[in-house]
Amino acid sequence: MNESDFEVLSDDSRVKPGCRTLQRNGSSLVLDSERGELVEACVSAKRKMAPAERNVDALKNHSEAERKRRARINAHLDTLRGLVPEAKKMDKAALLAEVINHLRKLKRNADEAMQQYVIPTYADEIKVEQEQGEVLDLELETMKASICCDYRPGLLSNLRQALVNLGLIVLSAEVATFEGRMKSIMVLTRCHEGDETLCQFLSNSLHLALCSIVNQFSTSEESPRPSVSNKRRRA
Amino acid sequence: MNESDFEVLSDDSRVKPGCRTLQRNGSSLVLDSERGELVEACVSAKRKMAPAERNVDALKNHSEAERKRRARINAHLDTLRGLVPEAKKMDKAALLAEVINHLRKLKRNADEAMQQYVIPTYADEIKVEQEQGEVLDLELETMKASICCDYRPGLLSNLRQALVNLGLIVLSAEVATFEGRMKSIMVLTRCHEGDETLCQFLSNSLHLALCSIVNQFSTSEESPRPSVSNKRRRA
DNA sequence: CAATACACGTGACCC
DNA sequence: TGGGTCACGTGTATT
Repeated sequence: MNESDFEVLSDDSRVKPGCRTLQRNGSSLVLDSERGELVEACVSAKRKMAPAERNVDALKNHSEAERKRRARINAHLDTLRGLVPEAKKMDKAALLAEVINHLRKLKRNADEAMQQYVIPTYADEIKVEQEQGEVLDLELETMKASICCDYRPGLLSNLRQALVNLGLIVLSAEVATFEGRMKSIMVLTRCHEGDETLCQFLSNSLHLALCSIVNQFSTSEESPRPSVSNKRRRA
Repeated sequence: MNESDFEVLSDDSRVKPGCRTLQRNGSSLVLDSERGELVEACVSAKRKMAPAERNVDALKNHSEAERKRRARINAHLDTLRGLVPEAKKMDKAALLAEVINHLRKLKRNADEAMQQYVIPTYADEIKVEQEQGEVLDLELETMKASICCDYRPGLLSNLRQALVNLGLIVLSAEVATFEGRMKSIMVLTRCHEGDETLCQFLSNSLHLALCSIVNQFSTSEESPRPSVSNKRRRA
């Protein structure tokens, strides 16, 4: 719609789009949202009333196209609702926020999964982070813990004892040694469900435990039982 | 806005929300989008003009709140634009479609990565295959052996003994248990270099050994040493 | 001029 | 009833 079309409505006072028009005793009032007051909107005779039906058609097509556009967007939003867990009944903004979170989380996991083979490095490293795990359609709140340090007898038993003390179950563990160095990556879960703060607390506690294991001197012999093998778990 | 407020605009013809109001010679025309034609909207004196300023304030707050809402949604959409590659200059609908595609792709990759994570299945499986391994620039003739079966005490020690008997070194091992099942994937190499036929022979022998381990009854207690941890290897 | 996409204000509806 | 979301039709700009 251009300037001349604009004058079809009013030729002295600009009618802003979406302005609510109030009418009293035949005179027209429009809400000027900038000045925050009602202003008069004098109405003159329309310049060209001949293409009135054309305008009607155009408006009808326009509104219908816009409706189609909204439907497309909302359909995609519904698809996203089905794709992202725990976002079923969120409003649009919260849904998009959840999509962003999920996207970032998946991206992080994908990047980490790209580091496929576990090979010990020469730099000590301890990392503990929470993540969403899916095991056979079971949604589990899991933690991925990785540890890289010099290998010494008793280290794995200490590690195992630390996990037992924290009430953690080892879902899977990978351990590799090379040139006297050791690296292990474990996927852990809690014995019982807990709230977020407990999860965070466990995460921090695990990190501290791993640090103490690496730094303390070895006092015990090798564990009499497989120290990194998983605890059997029956649902 | 209730029924009485509605009549402020017209008391005979219902003005639908968003209907474009055209005005000619002081008389008001509204577009009836259902019937697709312009209908007259007779204007009567407004019932209560007293709360006019309140209505103005309410409308101003309302429109501003709506603007804030749109800003939040668009901010999230922009974030998504930055998060999803090749979606920088797409319109809203296409952007959301790309987000859906990307989300599904990442989810697929995550599922595949989760299959990189060793998770026991309910079907027994023994697989041995030769492959070229690279460990810190060292070209090694390696074998990847995987075993999935019911877990029972002594199984890991039997496994370890079988590897020792075959003169195999465990470069890395991953073991997981779930619901009484066990799965392990090991990357193995030979103690000394040998020719191709020996390699093939070892591969077959290992496969037989794994089969016998799975099928035989447990006769020994758990290994007195960590049975799945790697042998330390110094180059 | 078409078609298209976006922002806007607004009515309806829901706690 | 006030503060929130949503769908609507429309004005405007881009192509």
